[in-house]
Amino acid sequence: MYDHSQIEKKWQGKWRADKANLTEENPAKEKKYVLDMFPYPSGAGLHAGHVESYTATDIYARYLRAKGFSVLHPQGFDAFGLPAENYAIRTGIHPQQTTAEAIKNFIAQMDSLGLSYDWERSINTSDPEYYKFTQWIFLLLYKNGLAYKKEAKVNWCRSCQTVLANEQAENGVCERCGSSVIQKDLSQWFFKITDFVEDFEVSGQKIPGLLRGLDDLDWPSSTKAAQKNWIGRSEGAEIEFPIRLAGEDQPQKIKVFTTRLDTIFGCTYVVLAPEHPLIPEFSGSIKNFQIVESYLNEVKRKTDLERTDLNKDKTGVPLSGLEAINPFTGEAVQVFVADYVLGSYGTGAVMAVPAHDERDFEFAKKYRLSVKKSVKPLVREIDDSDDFEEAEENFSQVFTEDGELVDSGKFTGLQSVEARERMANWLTENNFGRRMINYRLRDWGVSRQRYWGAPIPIIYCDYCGEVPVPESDLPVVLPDDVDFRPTGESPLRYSQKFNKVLCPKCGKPAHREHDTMDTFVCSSWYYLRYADPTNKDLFASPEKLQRWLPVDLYLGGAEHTVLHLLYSRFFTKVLRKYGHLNFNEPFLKLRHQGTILGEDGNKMSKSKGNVVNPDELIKSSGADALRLYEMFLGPLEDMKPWNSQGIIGVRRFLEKVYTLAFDVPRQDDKQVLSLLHKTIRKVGQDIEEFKFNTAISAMMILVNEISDYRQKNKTWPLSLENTENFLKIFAPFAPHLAEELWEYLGNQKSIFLSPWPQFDESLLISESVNLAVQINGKLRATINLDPKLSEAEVLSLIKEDENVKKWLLDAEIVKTIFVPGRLVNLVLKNVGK
RNA sequence: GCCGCGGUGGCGGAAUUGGUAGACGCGCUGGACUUAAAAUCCAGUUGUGGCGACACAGUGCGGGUUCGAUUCCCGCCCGCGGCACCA
Repeated sequence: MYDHSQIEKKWQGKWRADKANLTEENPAKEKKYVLDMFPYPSGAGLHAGHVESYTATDIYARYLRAKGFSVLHPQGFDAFGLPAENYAIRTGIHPQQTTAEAIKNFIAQMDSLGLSYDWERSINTSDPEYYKFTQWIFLLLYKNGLAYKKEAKVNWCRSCQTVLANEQAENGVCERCGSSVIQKDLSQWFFKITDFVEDFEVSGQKIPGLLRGLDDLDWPSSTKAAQKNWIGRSEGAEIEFPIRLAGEDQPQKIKVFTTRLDTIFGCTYVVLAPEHPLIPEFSGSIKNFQIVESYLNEVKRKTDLERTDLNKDKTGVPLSGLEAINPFTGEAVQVFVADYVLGSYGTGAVMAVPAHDERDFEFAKKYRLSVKKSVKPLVREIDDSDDFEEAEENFSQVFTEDGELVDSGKFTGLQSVEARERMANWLTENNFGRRMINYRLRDWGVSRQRYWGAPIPIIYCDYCGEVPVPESDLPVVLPDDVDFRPTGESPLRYSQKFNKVLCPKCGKPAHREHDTMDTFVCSSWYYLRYADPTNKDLFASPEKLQRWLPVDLYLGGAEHTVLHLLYSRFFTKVLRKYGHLNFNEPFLKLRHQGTILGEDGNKMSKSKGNVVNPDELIKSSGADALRLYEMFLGPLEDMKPWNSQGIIGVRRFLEKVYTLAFDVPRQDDKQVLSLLHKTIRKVGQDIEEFKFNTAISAMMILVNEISDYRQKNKTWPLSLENTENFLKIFAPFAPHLAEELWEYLGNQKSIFLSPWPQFDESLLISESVNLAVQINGKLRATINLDPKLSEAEVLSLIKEDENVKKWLLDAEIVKTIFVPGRLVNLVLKNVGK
């Protein structure tokens, strides 16, 4: 009987006692760093998705160790964050305590899955020994002008009483609680991530920035695309429109950004965002300022969700008396304020070209503003009249594509691409603007008005102002005398202990920054710490970093596609720039595990009652069965539904393996041996490509073959050595059972200390193959023959076949295609009369 | 709207990258064992027709290239994910 719990407990205990999973420090071996995205230690414990990705990296890590690499395969905990604090607010239990309990539970669960993590290297971001270096990195950024404080409109969640990053307030809705987000002015810390979008230089060497660096990475194309999208680089020009107010020229100018400089002769008005600083500046002289002001107030009351609703009508009001002069035409056009223009992008102002921009057209239509065409569609070389008519028709509406310039002064007749070039030159030469690149990416706001995070290491002194905490005073430790009830300010503000501090510069009483850092800051560098997790002086020593970094394989959920991965890359580049690292990208190869859906095809959720509990399955079917099942479910990266019946299949497979290996006598059978070697090759290839489902399938085929053989011949068709070879390829998938059978076969040392088996090329060649015989491309027969036969020999054999013969009657063979060992295709004329 | 990914039996999914479509597993049908059931084992399982050997159709839809297309090309439809008034 295959008693999984007995076997699994036995080996988990033994591995722990033997410290079997410690990282091997052998400089003679090549290193591999296999990393999981570390979990947030929630009270709910592991879910099916954790099991999927951790099993995948475990198989990969075990495989690499067997292939002779020194493998770093650690696991840790992203322990700061809102849920623990919210729980504390509800229950009064300190986050430290709930987090510690959750971590203990997580480790026990991971051990019960047989995951080969080196726990001696584990980290916890809420540990002062860890966040000391999170603070150190903050200071590094600060000292280099990359961390700065500014009064900024931030996304504020009334319900969570905190500031949210843009990314956490998608569509104006709080990521955590779902309530709508409002804008609030607060003094906030920002990291200058925008400084690292483009390439930069380190001692004369050009280092790829966040954008170009993507090209060198083995990442999913969707993830690269999402990052590119998020950075949102657009090339264009900044144009300065001189201003006239009530007929009089003003010293100020309106700067606009455009990617379509070629359409400027069609500009019929200019629009300012409601946040634009020129509006208050001209408040006294704009005739209808009362109306303008009430419009601005109206906009302020809108949530982000309302303001960005694409379906609503565009609104705006003219700034009466204010005119902007188009530098190309000298023409004065009206200026509007409208909230379809964003204050946060470009210059906060646009030139409106209703003939060639959908949004401007919509606005112009509503307010009956003039529409002036300045680009016409190109007549195609091969004149497709339908297309042409369509293009003409479009032209009467909005034509947003590139084309040929019309009514554009000396630029008339040029094509858009060339026109943009020449017009940009003209702008520069005449001092009306310049070429300009704009990004969608904003600097990263990292302040949080929360307790359960890493304190920002800054002190405010009445005499010296903003003073960084000296490195020797790190860490700035979170106090425990706090009240968690949300007040809209960080609970740290009211801690006596925390705030009693002297200015490091002048020694007079001062107070601390009481905001904490976004948890994404803590998780942006943790992969570096695993290289040297107990170092007291440095985040990691240069030697250890040299040894282990960068990460060779990083596996985790696609939900971190943009934020975590971009921030981590940013930190790596900052540390690279200031000499703390010598590589450019942290994660060379990235894969995402696909979401495992509930049995009903919906996302697993408590409310739907379709959540799978790994603990129960480990108990009922075993850790090996659960591991195997999740890997067999389908390709790692696909989204796939759970099927509670499915685990039966892999459980049967494990039972078959368990009973089979006890059979004697053992002797190699030629056919089975050949299949074993094919399987060794297939499993190795599949692991390297993360195709675990087909690797398992290949092992099932082998075991079925052995099982059939044994039933017929009452002997075991593999020698002891080859039986062991099978166990070696089986071991990464089902480590407990493999170790048990390995021991049964008489081995003293763990199977995980033995090398991956080699396959023998000569054994891969079969003695006979099923050759497909096609007639006019259709399969008509299959013939079993020696793959080494020549074309002529094969053809004469085929012509003897009854099924083939009847098709050859009254027909002439026009052509023969011969693919050795695969197929023959006869092309016939006059088939069947 | 833009970017990325996908569409194959009742279900999860295979297919050496242009060469026997449906491997492997679940489920289902029939049989063996059993007083019976479970478990296990054996056989079958894309659809239609035929007792059968076989034949025809078939990888979202419509075309194309090719001796041969799930795979390549053109045009659509549908689904999923990301971004979205970014000028």
